[in-house]
Amino acid sequence: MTAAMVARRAGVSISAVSLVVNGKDAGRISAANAERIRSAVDELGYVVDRIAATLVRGRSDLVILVAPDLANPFFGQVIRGIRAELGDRYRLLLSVTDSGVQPSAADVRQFAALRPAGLLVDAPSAAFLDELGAEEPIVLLDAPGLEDRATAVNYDIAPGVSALVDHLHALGHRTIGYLDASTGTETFARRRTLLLRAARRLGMTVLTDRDNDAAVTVTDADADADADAGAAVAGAPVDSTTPAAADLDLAAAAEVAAHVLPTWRAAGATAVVCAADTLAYGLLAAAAGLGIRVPDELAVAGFDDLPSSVVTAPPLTSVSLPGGALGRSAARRLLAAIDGDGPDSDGAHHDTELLTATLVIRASTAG
Amino acid sequence: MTAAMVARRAGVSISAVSLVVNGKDAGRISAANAERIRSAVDELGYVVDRIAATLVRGRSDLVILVAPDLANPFFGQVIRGIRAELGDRYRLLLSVTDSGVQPSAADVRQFAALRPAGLLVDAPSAAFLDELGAEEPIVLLDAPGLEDRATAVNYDIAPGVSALVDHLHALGHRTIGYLDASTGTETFARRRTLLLRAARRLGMTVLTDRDNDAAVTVTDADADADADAGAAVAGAPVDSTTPAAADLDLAAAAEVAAHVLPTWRAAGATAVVCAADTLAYGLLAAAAGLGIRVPDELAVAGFDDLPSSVVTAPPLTSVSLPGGALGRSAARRLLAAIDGDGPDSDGAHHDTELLTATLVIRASTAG
DNA sequence: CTGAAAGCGCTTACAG
DNA sequence: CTGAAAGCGCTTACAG
Repeated sequence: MTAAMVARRAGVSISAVSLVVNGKDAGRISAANAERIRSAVDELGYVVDRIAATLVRGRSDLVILVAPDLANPFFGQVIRGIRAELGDRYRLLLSVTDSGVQPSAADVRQFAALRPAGLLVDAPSAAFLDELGAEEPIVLLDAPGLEDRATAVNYDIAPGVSALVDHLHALGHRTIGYLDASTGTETFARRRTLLLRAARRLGMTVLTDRDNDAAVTVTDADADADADAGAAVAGAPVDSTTPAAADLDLAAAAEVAAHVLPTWRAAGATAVVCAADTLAYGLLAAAAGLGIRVPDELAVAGFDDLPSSVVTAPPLTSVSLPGGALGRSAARRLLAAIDGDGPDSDGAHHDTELLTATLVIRASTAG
Repeated sequence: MTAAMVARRAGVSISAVSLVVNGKDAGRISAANAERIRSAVDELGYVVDRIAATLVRGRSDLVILVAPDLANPFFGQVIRGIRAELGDRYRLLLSVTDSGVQPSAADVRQFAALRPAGLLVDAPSAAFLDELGAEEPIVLLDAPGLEDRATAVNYDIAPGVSALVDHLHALGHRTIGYLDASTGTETFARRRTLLLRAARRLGMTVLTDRDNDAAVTVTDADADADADAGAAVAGAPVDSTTPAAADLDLAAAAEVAAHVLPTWRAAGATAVVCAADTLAYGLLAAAAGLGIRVPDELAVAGFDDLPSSVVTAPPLTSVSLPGGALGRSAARRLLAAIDGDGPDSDGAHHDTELLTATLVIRASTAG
């Protein structure tokens, strides 16, 4: 089924068919012919071959979402938001990589070979952006510290983190563990840094090591760094031991937690903050396995506020990151960039939007 | 960056470049030239334009996964399985539709316009397959009753359902509620029918209505139908009222459950089975809101065995549907069909594989 | 208003 | 072993 067949049936040229099916026939094709073409299209069930159209136009109608962990339930909301904004004009292609793994340079090349209309990249590392060097419009999602690289929609997590630490402090917690994500992305570096900084301000101790109970000391440079949410953070404090971290996967987190919880509790920890709700689920499972009662013996909190965090045992306190809004906003900016009327169209200034993260308190801390 | 530029740099023809980058140069291009081409490719960072290659070859390297509910965490495992099997040769494109909504005829046409190498379709309705009429290889996932339409990988849920009903019966439950999914797909019709049949065998009453407490009676035709897992099921019993059903979404399920739980409990229900774990999460949330203690006052079970079902309050008993195996097996069959050496290559017989569903008992029923 | 023609970047017979 | 040429199905100036 090709345009040539439609043209033959309608008794017109291929050009005429192309103009009509693309809605560019106003003032160029007679109403009579346009009608005959539309009839032929319907009768034959003709659909424009996107591949051929892309070849000549140079750009496809694909928008590619690159994320290190698409299986994470968090992205359900993000994807819904993106789709709602993209509408029918663009098709969303999800780039699936293995859990927690950033796409490689080779993957990046393959994306480009599909000639996408635009790219949405979630939680990238700086190295990934170097490899990318894309010519197509690009919008970053949840990429703190990379605002100078491209248009970005980020979270202002400082209010949520402060509220969380204040909340734990008010409940009497003075020593807390921090279970990090093992993917080396900026968003997790920032969660960690802000938590350490807030805890330090209140004189709390944060345990971050996997294999001993040494408390991490936040460096002065770090603590003095600009705390504005939009500003780059100097990176997590350096310590010579292995940080307690796991892949964003319940089972992986449970294993690390089972190892680390006894040590932390022996060192006086009465609460644990996890860098993502998925990690917190694993920690809850490990605590249950060890017979540790939450929140009586251990308070637990996460980041994301996944839908299922309402029904965990106990329901999970979490710094809520609004996924739907993230997707919608990023898609809106990408469309603007594709249409060439975005704030980036002068190539000089990159626009950044901040979505505020808020604390949702549930029984896992409130006891 | 085109093949022409590589050819110029290497001092050869475009044809030679194409042959070398596609690994078809054996015995056709001199070793010296092949080497010069490879160097030029590396230096220029050349990647074959997939769009152009697809246009001439007629088929792309895209495999499209169509599923009504990709945001459901269940698909995390399925997708991982598919990817593991597809490897580097094919790229997985996830067709994102709104939660619970089957793709329309228009969507189907758009897929075809991308000239996919193959299609994987999860939990389709018969109507969807009619619209599809695809020429490309296709494998169905979790499509009971549609085995005659295409190669399929299904679940044999009968053992899991029987085990669940036996388990509930052994705990003394005699009247149970059933919260269904509102997507009209065969897989859910089957879960419902098998559950009703198993309950009837043990003399149990199943409540399925949203607005009254009338017990559904399984029809004789239904109960006598072939219980073989691979066989088509005659459909859910007909009743004139609105079935208790919700979208596969925690919030939607919670709302329906809040409405239906008091009625069911008044009618004597001491247990509820949900057609999916996501629905069970919503029901757990609603039960908590109503002050109903699980499992003391109400036993709860689901289908899927999502990773987070280990950490719900309480941990959820569930009929486990192995997602990773489903994805791997379906992808393997699709590859065989693409290569033309599948069991379907004669166009006559459609191959069906069954993966066994097993019951995982946790605290939500075991008390 | 209309259609013939060029060209998007490839792959693949085909002739040397 | 090598390269010129046809052609995949479109879109878009361009000439009428």
